[in-house]
Amino acid sequence: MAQKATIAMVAKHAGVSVASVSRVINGTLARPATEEKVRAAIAELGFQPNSAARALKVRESEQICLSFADIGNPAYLTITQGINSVLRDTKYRLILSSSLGTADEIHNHLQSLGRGYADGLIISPITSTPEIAKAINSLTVPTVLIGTLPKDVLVDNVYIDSAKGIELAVAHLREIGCKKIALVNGPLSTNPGRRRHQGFVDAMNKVKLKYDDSSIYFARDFTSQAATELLEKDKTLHRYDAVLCTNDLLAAGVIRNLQSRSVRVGEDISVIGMDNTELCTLLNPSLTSVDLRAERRGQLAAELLLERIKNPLSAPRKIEVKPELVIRESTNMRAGTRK
Amino acid sequence: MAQKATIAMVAKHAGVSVASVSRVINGTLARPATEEKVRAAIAELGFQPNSAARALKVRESEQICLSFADIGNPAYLTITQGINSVLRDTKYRLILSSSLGTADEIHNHLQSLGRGYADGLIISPITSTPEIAKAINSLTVPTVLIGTLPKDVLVDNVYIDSAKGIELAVAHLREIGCKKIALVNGPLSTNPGRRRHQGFVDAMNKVKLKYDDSSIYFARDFTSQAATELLEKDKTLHRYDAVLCTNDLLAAGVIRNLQSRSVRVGEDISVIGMDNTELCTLLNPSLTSVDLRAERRGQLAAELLLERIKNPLSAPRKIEVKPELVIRESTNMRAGTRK
DNA sequence: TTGTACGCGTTATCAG
DNA sequence: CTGATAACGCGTACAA
Repeated sequence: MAQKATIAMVAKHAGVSVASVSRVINGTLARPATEEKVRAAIAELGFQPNSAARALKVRESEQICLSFADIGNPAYLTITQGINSVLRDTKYRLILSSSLGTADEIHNHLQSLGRGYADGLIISPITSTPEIAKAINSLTVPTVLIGTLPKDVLVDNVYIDSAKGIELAVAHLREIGCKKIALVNGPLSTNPGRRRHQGFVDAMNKVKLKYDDSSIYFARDFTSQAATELLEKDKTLHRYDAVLCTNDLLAAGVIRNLQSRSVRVGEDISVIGMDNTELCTLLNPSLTSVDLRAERRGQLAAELLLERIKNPLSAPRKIEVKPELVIRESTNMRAGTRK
Repeated sequence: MAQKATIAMVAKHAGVSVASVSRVINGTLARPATEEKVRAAIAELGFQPNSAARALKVRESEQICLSFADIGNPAYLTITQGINSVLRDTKYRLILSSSLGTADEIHNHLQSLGRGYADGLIISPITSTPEIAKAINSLTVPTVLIGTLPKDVLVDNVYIDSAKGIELAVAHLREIGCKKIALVNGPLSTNPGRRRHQGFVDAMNKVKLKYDDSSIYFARDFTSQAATELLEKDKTLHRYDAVLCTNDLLAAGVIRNLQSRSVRVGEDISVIGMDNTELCTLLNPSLTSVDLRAERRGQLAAELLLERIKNPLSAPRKIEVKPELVIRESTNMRAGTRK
């Protein structure tokens, strides 16, 4: 750990004023001779400008804060990479808020998001309550929200029409001859859970396929373990032609369970996931999945945020991203081919 | 986006001095009556302390910066979660540096890590050159390094004896009857690549198993795609009894390739991965893997950093973490059972 | 072109 | 217990 130096020390060392040092640092005009001296002094002292002081003066922290419920989820990770890809050639650094689950945590976190700490904020609340909506509206920082925008919340928004994605999946299953389709979902208390549940109901009605409450399964969260736990209790899933899972992790758990009971996925039964994560091509059979364009959403969110920072008064914008179905081996089953 | 307020405005609004407001915020003694007034004013104005000003004054940013080459790698993600788990109940926030690959990028990044921007730094350079070592040594921030500590670098360090992990894997393979063992590794230009390569050589010698250059494969990086690309060109892998992969992603690619050629993994050939990521239980067959204790390493690194921040002058510490072998289906093969 | 002096919003010291 | 005021380190009018 080297020494600490201030701009004043550099100035004294170089025999110039602090103003000159500041100018050299910030690239304003200076006579070559002075610049030379200053640079030498900076190098010698190993001087680095104090970013807190700079932030206070310039009223910019050059930081953008990310606040996700579960950074461990591959989908959020991909969003993060999308954000990072556009932020990497800007002056902004990325900050990760500690993961927040409950409404209370989110509320507290948003509350504590003081000025000067971040120039912008990208959030994706997994639930939406009136308190959260209120907290978001009281933010003093440019914000963009990824996901379902709560009623009366006025911030930029990028969202995916996941219902449309479900529709694509159901249509595909219908096409290859599946009639009895189960849904394996996460909890209804979450935004994605609720949206995808509704999407399933609508999609099934649209293609005139029957379903009832017993064909809709709820895992305790969106992880593969949750799917595994769920299916260890309930062993009725193999009676369906197909199971649509509301993310790839759940699908991976489902496939694992089915295979352990010697059900041949892609032959006896079709499985579809959502998110189209890297996992899809690693599984055997590879997983058909609805691509929710996570990286794209991240990029768009970052771009939206940069524009808003530049122009804080413009009206909030809303961008929709279209899902795509990526067909792989887990839905190879042909109508009438079944045993 | 709500309004901005300063401590001075709050003071005026409450009819007290800025000092009193500051005291109320920071929990120092104040008469109930004043506290009451101040709190009311804070609520009314929606005041949030400016963290840049606070950081400047207190000389603490309450931020800890993380600098990894590839945050998309599940192993690093798990390290991050470990770090987060100990930081979550401290005052520190986690910052993610933009991902850095080349030595130059790392160098520049470390260089630009000014004071006041982070109170601590956790890095895990994937390569180590003299320049990087120099850059690390010139840091003005408490730092802990995860991974191989370059020569003459004086910072706290937590590392895993990956060679020992390889040894466990090879010993296990030997035990179940494998004699011809291949290694699928990432590039030798990386620290992990080099360490694991050497570990393999040593382990094979130790159990007196033959190997030569042709039995060691190098993927262009540590991803499943890299393994896939590699094996599309070279179709000799199935001739081995077992293939040891230097991470789970590579192993997933290997398994996929083997299965596409109708080689039965876990029966015809054994496969072992490293990192013991969640992926292991999702694959079919499930993947035997060397657990490199990523989460534990993250926790230890965070704890080390917190101690160093508290006590900046103590001698650098070095903590070794022991790997563990987790046996699953991909090494079910018994000696003599092969076709 | 360069230097002086002030202010950014907080916290801490020191009188009162 | 409270109020005035001096820093913290930097950027930048303004004056020279």
